[in-house]
Amino acid sequence: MQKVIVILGQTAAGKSDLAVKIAKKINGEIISADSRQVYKNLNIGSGKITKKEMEGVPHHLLDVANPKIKFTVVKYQKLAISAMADIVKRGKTPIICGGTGFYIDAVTKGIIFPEVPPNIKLRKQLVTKSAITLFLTLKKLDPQRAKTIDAKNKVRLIRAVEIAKALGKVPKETEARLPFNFIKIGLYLPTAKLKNKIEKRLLTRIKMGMLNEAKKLHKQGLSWKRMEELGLEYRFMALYLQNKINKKEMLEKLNSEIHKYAKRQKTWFKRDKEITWFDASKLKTYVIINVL
RNA sequence: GCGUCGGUGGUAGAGUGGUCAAUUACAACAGACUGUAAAUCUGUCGCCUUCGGGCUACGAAGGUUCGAAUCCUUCCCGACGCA
Repeated sequence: MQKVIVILGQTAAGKSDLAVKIAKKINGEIISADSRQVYKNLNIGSGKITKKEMEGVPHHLLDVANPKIKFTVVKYQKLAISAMADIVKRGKTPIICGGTGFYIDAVTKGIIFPEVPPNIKLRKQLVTKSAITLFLTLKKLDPQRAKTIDAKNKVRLIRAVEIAKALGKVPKETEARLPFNFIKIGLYLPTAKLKNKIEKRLLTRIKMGMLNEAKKLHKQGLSWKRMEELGLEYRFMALYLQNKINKKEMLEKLNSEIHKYAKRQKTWFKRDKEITWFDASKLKTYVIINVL
């Protein structure tokens, strides 16, 4: 079975570097698994790899979407699968690299999503309702799904109602493993080191002109509201540029929010027992190569 | 030295006689995750617990009271004002 290497882990763990090194050693091509790097012009703030850092290794699924329009897991899944097929056809090894756990699972576990595309009109209407109302609506439509859903999470409730309205009920979660042998490599840093790296990286990004990037995005028509929605760097830069917070608050908030995000990533990946973990601060590339 | 205001859990900051282990926010920790996933949401957060409850706590020591973080006295510390 065709081998596909997956490099995952928390933000700032050093995944991109490792992916490039491995790609060069084994004649691979990289498929990014990052829900923000898919967008064009979200470069510094999303930590997108630069042309130079790619060292000639082809990267896929970067800059494939317009930031004004919401990208989705399903789009990612489709694009990633065809990228994998394409890479394999050319006799190379795909290397999936990124920190968006949901995207990675969509591909590696072959999650089958209900074929109900987002219904913007319906969502607009549902957003105005309270969580309790949404929950009761769902319960009427699909008592089974209501049993396990997080009754306080409006985003989840809205999607469930959306599916239930279209299909009558929410189909049972199913997976269909793709004919690939996914080898999952997890990269982690001890908490203190991670925190330190996040702080340093943030200052570097500011120096690199991250704020100008945000200003430019807004000039190009990206609304503040949408920018806030993009989270982390973009969210707090948007707040700062609107004078809703000052620079100090922006930096402080960002550090703690990025740290929280890293925690969420850790929680997500913890469930996946197929991952082999390595301490990024002690890692030698050849160790990984041997594992592969 | 005199006077005023204040000292509350990791931090900020409510509470001014019982319903207070103490609102809330932040931090911290744990978790969820079916087309927004850097999003969205949940739980724990003095100590012990057989999860019923038990114990110690609101600067310190005394006191008043059936009962005090809350009132009184003294002391310690801080800010400000007057000397």
